[in-house]
Amino acid sequence: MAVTIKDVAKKAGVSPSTVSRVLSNHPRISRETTRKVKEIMEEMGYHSNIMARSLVSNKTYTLGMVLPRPAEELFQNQFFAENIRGITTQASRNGFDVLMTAGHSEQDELEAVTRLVKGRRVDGIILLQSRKNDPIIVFLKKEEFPFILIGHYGDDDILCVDNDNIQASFDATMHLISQGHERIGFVSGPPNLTVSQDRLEGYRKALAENGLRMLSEWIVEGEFLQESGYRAMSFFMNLPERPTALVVIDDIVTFGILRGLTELGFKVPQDLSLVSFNNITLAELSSPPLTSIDIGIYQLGYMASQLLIRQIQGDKPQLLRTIVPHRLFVRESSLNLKRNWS
Amino acid sequence: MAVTIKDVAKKAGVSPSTVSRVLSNHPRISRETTRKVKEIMEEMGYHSNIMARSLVSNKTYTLGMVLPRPAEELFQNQFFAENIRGITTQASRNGFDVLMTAGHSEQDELEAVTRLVKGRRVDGIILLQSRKNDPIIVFLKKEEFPFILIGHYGDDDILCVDNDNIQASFDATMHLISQGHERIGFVSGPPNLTVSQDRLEGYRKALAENGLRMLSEWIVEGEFLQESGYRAMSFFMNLPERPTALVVIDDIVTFGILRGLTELGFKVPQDLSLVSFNNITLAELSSPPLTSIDIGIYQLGYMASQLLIRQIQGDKPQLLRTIVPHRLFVRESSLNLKRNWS
DNA sequence: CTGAAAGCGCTTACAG
DNA sequence: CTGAAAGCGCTTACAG
Repeated sequence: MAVTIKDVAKKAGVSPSTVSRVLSNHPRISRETTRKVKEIMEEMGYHSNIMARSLVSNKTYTLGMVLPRPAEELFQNQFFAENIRGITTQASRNGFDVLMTAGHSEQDELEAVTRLVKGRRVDGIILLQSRKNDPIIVFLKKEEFPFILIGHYGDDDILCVDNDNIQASFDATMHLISQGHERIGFVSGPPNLTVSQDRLEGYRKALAENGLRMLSEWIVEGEFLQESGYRAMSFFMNLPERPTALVVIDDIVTFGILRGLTELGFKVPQDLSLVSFNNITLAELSSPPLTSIDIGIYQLGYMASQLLIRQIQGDKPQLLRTIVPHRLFVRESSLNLKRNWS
Repeated sequence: MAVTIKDVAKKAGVSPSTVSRVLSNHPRISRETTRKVKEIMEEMGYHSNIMARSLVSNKTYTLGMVLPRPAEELFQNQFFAENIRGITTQASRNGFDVLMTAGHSEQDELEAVTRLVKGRRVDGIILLQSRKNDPIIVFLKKEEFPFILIGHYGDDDILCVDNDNIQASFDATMHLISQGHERIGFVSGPPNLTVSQDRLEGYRKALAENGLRMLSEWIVEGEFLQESGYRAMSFFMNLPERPTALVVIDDIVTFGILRGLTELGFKVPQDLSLVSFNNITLAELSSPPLTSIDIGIYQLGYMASQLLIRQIQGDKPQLLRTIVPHRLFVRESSLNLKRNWS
């Protein structure tokens, strides 16, 4: 069996209480005792049993996270790895681990969260996505359990870290307008995600402020998948009056659009200019390189971890909503070369 | 406070022991009692405290995993998300969660694993990478703690799930040979990773079996980064006698090569044919599309989870080393078009 | 089929 | 500065 606090106590000639106090750096233990106990712990290879400690202290030093479902797979492949790295790195720095669980349906996910929360398995939950009327959020609020959302949830007063997606999308659209475009389309993601809604709003705002036409047929909804881009592309290119530029919800979707355009013999940016979001590594490498808005994925994760841990430790957050800044990277896919569309 | 087994017992008019037995589906409990207790658990919103349960049963139903360090970042971004999804999905199906921790140095990583193992925080460990003389593996073997390696570790008798990377690389090289190439180079990864060594070996074997020349200057080592590809490319293209085709350790590295070639005005596959590994989503989308060997990343994770859980549950594995099959996807980057190199 | 009791490895008032 | 004792929420022989 593993070495316990008792074994150490016996060998050191002190009580288990004392060993426990040494472990938690209790102030009223003599230097000499501390030194001796630590030496013996080292010698015996003692490691405190986390389950036991957590049972009595009611703290787990663990953050919980639910893996998004496969539907969002491609989007997540890019987003997710960076995000997780941010979350886990910051958690580790603060002595926290990250527990992942997966659900195959919305119901599964809720059950998984319930198990983690009610089973006192984690001290807080990080949500990677925000849907409309998310039952998980409803549950966590009801339980008053610490959690943080990457994204936001209506105007609700919950702790979250987010981009200003309205502004980001406004910026993306303005960039196209500044390149001389007047017919600009929008390729959106699943309409129940707040990120889709916000970016659509920013796009609309930019068009409105510039007195540009806003046709409903220039807005297409889809998934975070290449196929969605491909489909949107063929829809747009068959319109009698087609847009000359698109704002696209995600780089992956843009890759689908690009592929379709290449197959049909269209050129980017000459026939269609493109701006998208997320600035994944490969945005820069595609041909042409993609103009994309970097949303600071790593930082989103990092901040989420940080703020949640503070909340767990009882700090009152100054702001409920933390904004991670975005930045537009202009590349060839949106540069005003010789245009075919004039 | 949360509802405990005692609360349920009191309300149901039975002893805590009985409630516990209902919880674990003990066979000798009457239907009637079971029904009643379950009803009350439901009614009170009871969820068993995982820490307490795990303290006494000495089982955590958790698999541990150490996040690879940032050095391998880009490689991992692609690999990792798929892999984790495989691991977590299969773990969840079996009632296990996955605990992640991060280390910033080899020393950190070892400490993290020690903490998980000695602190009885997890029932088994999944290692995502195999280095030469990995101290973590040495530690786990010494502790006789259940673990599984994605990859392999020399010829050691440890549980692992792996590709046949020698054969895969042999296949990749043979494909180039079948396209008429005689001067074939190899862009490798970090030399201390077994995956680098195996793929190099497969490449050499194919050249040897076909009596092709094997110049040491046609082999370049690097990281799983675009920059490595870029550098390898400029090295190769400045050789007096340069290869006409390359086998490349990873798609990301190939993207770097592609970018460099494009900048210099070279064409793929005409000036240089390319085959690489991993077949990430974007391999298909690059221009030209990349020929790549799919190594079944999701399946690697899935199998690892499955086999580790079996091991934890005491099943003797039939085979220590499980091979996930690979498959070559031939695309334009290696097709024999009009060649410039003849 | 069910209960009382001991115990998993730790923490923490209470007392000295 | 340190120890004895109670207790965190559960499981599991032992006894009936």
